Amino acid sequence: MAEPQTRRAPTQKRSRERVDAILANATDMIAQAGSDALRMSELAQRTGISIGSLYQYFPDKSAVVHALAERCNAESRACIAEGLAAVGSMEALADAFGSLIDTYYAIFLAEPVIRDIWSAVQADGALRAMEVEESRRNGALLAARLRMLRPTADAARIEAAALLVMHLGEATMRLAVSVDRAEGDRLVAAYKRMAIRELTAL
Amino acid sequence: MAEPQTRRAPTQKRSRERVDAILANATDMIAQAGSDALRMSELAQRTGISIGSLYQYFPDKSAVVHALAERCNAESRACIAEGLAAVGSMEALADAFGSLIDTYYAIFLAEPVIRDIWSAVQADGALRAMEVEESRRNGALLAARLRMLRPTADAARIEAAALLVMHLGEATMRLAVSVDRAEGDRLVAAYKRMAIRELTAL
DNA sequence: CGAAAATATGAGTAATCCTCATATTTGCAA
DNA sequence: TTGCAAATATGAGGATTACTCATATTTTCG
Repeated sequence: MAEPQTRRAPTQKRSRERVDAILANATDMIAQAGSDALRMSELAQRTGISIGSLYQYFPDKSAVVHALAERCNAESRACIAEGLAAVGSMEALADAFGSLIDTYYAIFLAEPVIRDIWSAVQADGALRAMEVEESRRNGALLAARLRMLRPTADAARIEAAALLVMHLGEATMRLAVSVDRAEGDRLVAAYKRMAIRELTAL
Repeated sequence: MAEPQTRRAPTQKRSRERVDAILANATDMIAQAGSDALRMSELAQRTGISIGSLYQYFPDKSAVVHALAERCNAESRACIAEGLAAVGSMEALADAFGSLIDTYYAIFLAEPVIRDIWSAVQADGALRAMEVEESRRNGALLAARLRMLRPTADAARIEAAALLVMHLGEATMRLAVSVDRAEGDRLVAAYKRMAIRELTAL
């Protein structure tokens, strides 16, 4: 579990740059032609390295997609942790959560490649569990706050609600950016209402 | 759009039986070894036909997966239409919706292959839009009832809420069956609360 | 400098989807 | 029944693509 995404740690500067270049090119390929268009040989060619070298940095194609997704995850996880850090009341939590959704939606609209990266994750049998894992991590951040604010509420119920809210948040974003903007806005608004009602009702 | 899933309509009895056998074997393969384990050559072999004959009935692998998913969809669509048919009040709608969720969850628990079929759909670039289309169809059924019960409410808002509720229902089911039973139950319960609150608040 | 370790290379292997030229079966008119 | 045309069946092989590995090159360092 230590370093599943790279065959060897990019300890040297050139290695790290190489990995960054590979991931940047992979992102471009997916952004330009969709999540199915990631070809290992083309990725090597674009990066200006041989196919063999590419496989020195990433043990297989799954690892490339995993690394792309993990970058997105790390960003959103930090966003969530930061957004929920200072909430001291249920009202503040509702506000903070609403802002998080708005921010996340704005990011999804600005960088539609994120959705394609997630498609690539779901297309890969070895990575399909990743989404649930990420929902769990984000759910745990939310559940921790909820337990503080509702010390008497059932912990298992809080955990389930937090996991569900985070998981459905992802699903809502992906749906919202795949329809026209006005409808997407309405979908996100409806999700926000649903999620905040559930959280404040706990 | 007429018959995208079969190269020619199974007008003859033997053809229909053949198609049924192919789909039954495809379901078995997916159930036994997951959504990535569907191999066209093995499918032909199991069915006792040549690979060329298989491609006479289904133009490509996507078409097989599409047909599997469409079977599930048709079943659940009928369930939804039937469940919502007689509701004449918002309370009745909430009850009917809750029962639908319970039924759908029970089906998912009893036939976990449904989740794997959906994985296969999402793994296939040509089919990825299918899930949203299905959510739209189901959302339309729900929205029609909502418009009857809330004639003064904003139609676009109703439509968005209905679409979202149906889409997130699918997502919830897939999540719920991928965790242990007790937690799955809590997730489904939380989803039911969220969905029914949103629908009754319209 | 020179050897050993690390890294790079790309032709080749394996797996898999799908095609198509050919063979077989079926339906039907004479 | 027979013979022919249309429908259907066959499976070797083409095409694509992830990935390997023997070899070559570069880097490190005593």
